[in-house]
Amino acid sequence: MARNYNWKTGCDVEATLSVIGGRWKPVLVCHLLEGRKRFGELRRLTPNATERMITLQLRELEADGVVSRHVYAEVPPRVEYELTEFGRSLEPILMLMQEWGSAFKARRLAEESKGDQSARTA
Amino acid sequence: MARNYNWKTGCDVEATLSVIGGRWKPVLVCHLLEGRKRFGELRRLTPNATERMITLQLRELEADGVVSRHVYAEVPPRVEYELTEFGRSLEPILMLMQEWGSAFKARRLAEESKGDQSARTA
DNA sequence: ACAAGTACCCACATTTTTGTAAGTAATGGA
DNA sequence: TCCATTACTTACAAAAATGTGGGTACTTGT
Repeated sequence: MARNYNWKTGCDVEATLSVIGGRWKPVLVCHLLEGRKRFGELRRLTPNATERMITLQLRELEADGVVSRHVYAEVPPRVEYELTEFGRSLEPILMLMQEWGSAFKARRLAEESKGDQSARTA
Repeated sequence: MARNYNWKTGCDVEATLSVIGGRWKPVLVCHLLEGRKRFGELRRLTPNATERMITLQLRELEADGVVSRHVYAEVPPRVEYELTEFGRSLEPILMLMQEWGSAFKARRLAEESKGDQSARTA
């Protein structure tokens, strides 16, 4: 129930948000598009998120059938996360978000180096 | 600074979220893909959001250059919102989210009518 | 004997987000 | 004269999300 999005009464976009609307969900799913990864890898790939947040978001994604969790009975522990088929159906969206973000970043960085010496760190 | 997403240090997907990561932003942008709309229309189209939320989200979208705001000096007031060119560059993402959400809804509703008579209202 | 390593969990504090209710301005219509 | 209308704003309250710091288990390597 990420932020009480309501897929039933809301529009189609809201339905999508009910699945990937969480703070770090799109980022995690995106990383998992490259393949099964263990927890520590996801941590390294998502440095702006705390360990706790990653755990929580993965739990919700699991509950929604987007990722599956594979636990190995080893010490030290090893847990791997993988997109389900359902999760993989999100791939086109994430790919577009990645592309758009890449272009956005480039644009912003260009703007920054151009007109603006002062601190517009936002 | 919606939810302190950091487009600089984060991955490309996070950069995108820094623009449309807000609670109602994707929904609003999606509605605006159909064309310029006044505030009241957006309200009707987004019944799960409060008036206040719509205002706040629109303000952030405006600050990020995604929408433009047109105020008419009339009484009662009339204000229209419209995607900027930059905002329109988000169209492919929103369209995919809409499609995916539509399929998701259909799937969920089907599951519901099938196996499950009891109240799984989630 | 002891530290390192992994993937967590827990309690608690703080921050952020969201909702609620009320108020505003100026005009046209009853 | 008074009300309805529209797109807000503001203050306050409640709820949700997020961060912090600590702890755990069990084995391997030193």
